Amino acid sequence: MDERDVRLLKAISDLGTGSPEKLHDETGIPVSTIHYRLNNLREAGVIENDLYDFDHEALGLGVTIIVEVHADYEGPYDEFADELLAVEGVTEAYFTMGETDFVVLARLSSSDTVERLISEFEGIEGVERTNSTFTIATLRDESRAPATYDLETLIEELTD
Amino acid sequence: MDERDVRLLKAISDLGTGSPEKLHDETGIPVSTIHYRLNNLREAGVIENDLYDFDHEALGLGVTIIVEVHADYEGPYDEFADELLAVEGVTEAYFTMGETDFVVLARLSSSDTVERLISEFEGIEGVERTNSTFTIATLRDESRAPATYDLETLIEELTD
DNA sequence: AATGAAATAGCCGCGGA
DNA sequence: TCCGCGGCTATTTCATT
Repeated sequence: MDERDVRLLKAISDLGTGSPEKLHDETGIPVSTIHYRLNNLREAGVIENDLYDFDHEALGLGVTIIVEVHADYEGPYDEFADELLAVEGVTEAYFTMGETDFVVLARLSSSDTVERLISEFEGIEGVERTNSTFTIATLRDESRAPATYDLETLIEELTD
Repeated sequence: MDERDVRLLKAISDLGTGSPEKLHDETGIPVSTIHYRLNNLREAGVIENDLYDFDHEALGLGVTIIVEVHADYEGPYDEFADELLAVEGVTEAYFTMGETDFVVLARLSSSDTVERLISEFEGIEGVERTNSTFTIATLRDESRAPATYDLETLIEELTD
């Protein structure tokens, strides 16, 4: 994995497209080279399917950490939340009911970067306390919920 | 959203492709009808981009619940985990360090189905206790981690 | 391994039903 | 709303560097 691969994967993530032509516009890499690189990334298991779902483990961001954030802030919650979202690696964030105020999931490259993450959170104005859970293994990471349902259940639940 | 839309979205999720031809093979729906339907789903905001990322809120699975599972089981953890993964709606599952044993995220259609989910978990042999957190709002749900990093950081972290 | 250019395959939208 | 057909563009292959 070199810089060019990373630029490519970043472009895919940002643009939300796998079109070689659009990726060429963004990165300047020739169309057929993009094709060639993407094939290699597919073989390496970084890209999983036609929809460019990533295997974060193979990509090098296989460390998942779950952080509960307890906060005391002024103003609307989503304004405060922007500060949490600004931290690099934060892939999911939820505003929650109950004891905790926010639950944040982040994808990191190594245990070393975990420290950086926590201290960034702790440094945010209004954050009172954080509680981190390290994950040992990712058992499932499915970005399209329908895959986890039976067709019948899905029809039942989603049709009017 | 009717049954045909749901079949289509399920096929996309299962096959991991957005190719009208492949979706035709799976569903039997004519290629140009698939195209027509997908356009409508795009307009409705259910499909977000070229990569067919879903907006679970618009899809009707906008209720996210986070469940901590404390368990006492025999045998390897991933064998036990299969039981957790069998529950409909479970999109993410992690084996964790520390007090809790597993953290599970699920996408549901309504608060009503939350009860079903919890009782399914509680019914699994070996599950001692569960602790559920309801989410009020999803602030971010990004399935491709590189989108959350600066390009420079990413190059630093991922290149050899 | 990387690229340019040709060939092919699949996508898209029109228009009728 | 659905779907068959045609045009057309993007993808993919291949030969060359």
